[in-house]
Amino acid sequence: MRTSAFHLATLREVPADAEIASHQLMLRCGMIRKLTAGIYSWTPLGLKVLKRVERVVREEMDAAGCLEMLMPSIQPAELWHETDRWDNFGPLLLKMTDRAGREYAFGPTHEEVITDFARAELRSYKQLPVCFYQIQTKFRDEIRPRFGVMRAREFLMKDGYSFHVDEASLDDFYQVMYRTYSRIFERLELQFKAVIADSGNIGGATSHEFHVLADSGEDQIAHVPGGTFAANVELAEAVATGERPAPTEQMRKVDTPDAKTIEQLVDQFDLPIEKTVKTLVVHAAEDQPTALVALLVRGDHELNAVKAEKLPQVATPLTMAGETEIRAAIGAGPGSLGPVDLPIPMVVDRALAAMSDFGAGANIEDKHFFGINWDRDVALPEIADLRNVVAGDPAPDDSGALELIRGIEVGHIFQLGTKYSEAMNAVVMDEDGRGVNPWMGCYGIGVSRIVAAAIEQNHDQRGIVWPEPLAPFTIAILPLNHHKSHRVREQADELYARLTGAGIDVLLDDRPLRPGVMFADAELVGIPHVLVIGDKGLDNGIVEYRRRGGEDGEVRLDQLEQFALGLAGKA
RNA sequence: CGGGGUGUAGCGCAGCCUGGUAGCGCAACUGCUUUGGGAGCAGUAGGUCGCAGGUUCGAAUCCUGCCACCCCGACCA
Repeated sequence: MRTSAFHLATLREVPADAEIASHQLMLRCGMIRKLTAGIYSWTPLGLKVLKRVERVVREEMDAAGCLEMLMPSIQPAELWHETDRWDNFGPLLLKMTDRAGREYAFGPTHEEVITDFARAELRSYKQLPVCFYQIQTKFRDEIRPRFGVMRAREFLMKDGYSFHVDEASLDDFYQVMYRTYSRIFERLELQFKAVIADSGNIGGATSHEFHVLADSGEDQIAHVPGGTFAANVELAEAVATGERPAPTEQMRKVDTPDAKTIEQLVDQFDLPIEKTVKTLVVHAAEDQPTALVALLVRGDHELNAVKAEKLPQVATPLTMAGETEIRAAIGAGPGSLGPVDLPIPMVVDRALAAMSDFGAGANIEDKHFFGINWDRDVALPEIADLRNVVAGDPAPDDSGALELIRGIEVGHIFQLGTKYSEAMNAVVMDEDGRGVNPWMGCYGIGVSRIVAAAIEQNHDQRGIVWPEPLAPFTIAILPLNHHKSHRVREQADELYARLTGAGIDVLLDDRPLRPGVMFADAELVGIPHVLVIGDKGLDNGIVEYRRRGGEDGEVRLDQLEQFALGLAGKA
């Protein structure tokens, strides 16, 4: 491609509403343009990268025996009613109505559609196992879209769905997909980690997420460095630690008028934060005797919403009680709550259950109890794993101390089981002639998000540093003074023709610009290999070579073509 | 959904408080010069100041309503 014939639309200034590196760089080098909140156009440059990701994904899915198809993005409401997700999927589901008043959703995922397809197409165990996939635009009406295509509302996703006669077959295929995903991210040359994950509202039991590691990632991963354990913190179990020490203090009531937060309490009194308690009041599940339930964790710990929602006492989704509700039920406001004389049911975290001589609100305005001890001062209530793990916690498989890192979720695989085939009455005949609901697996990859994640992981001050498999162009030829110097132009044109002829994606910058502009653009766009052809070099029979993010060098003119072919693996 | 903020040329912004019909930088276009790190000079073009009402002789500016976008929060009591 010649730059003069391409739409290279780079920006020198950083657009005001881009926060993170990938978003800024994608806008600056002109890969995407925003249409409206969370919805982007992919420019010719951006699309080239997107296609690169697609190609690797497609090749590996095909190699694993999966069958590509394409399903509609507009889906009838009836299908979603069959699985009750029309009402339960939540506000992310974009709903619409046609002129006849029929309701539809713009597909955020395709379990219903594929299961509908399967119940019509799949009749016999002889057709199984089978996995269908597609690469398609999805829409999720995110509460707060941000970070460009990282958390967009409209995005490109690869979603695959497999069908099996029994659980063993699903299990086997799940492993195949796990390996396929690993291979995809290896081929894309991204640093990634597969972690145990929560299956969220897609449902199912076993589930792994694939994360591209980056400090800007929205997810936290708990893992043992060099070890086997890795899990999303949403799911990582905080194991119980140690025996509870014997009481040494008497419980006493203290006036704490200015201590409404744990921080203030610790500041104003001689109390380590590990001896404080955080009392969170949430809505109880409908079948509970009380409207509210208290969840208690140590003062320096965080409540884990995913774990809390799994408690039978707690309403889903997790809803914090308002101050008015709390005062009505307890008689004291947030900031003065604690386990002693608490009039509503409570569940305490394992770490809190192992505490002695601790301080907590007295459930009386502006009062705390210090020196509280379980059993002696208050009965120890139900214990559960309620908190997020913190760095240094032992791994639940006892393989070492946990470290917390950040990741960007780019892939997620699930064992769905028969949730959808049962709900939608998909049935195949097994070997014994009995009708069974096929076991299903579901496998997603955020294709557009991968582009942003790759940039988060691979950029510097000057721009993107693409892993080669993702680069929009493999080689850039920068002829200096191209429009004036005949020999520069001849060299550049000839090299361009040869490389293009060899099937290499080359960008020849034939704009009549100063060198600085061409260098800056090539670096911003992140082209891995740059060949600079100038009169000065030609005088000495050489061309300059620059590796993006690497060392610069020189190439002799008589070796130029071979060298360039070698760069692209075409020698 | 709650709180905050911003809408003025393609992008980044000033002007608004104190009303008098719009300006700067980048980008774009033309010409000349320049040519190894985002050039210089001269010139050109581009805006119903988010939309709708209102106040006023007069509104980008003041008032009301609406819309859009951005940030923070939505467990950390």
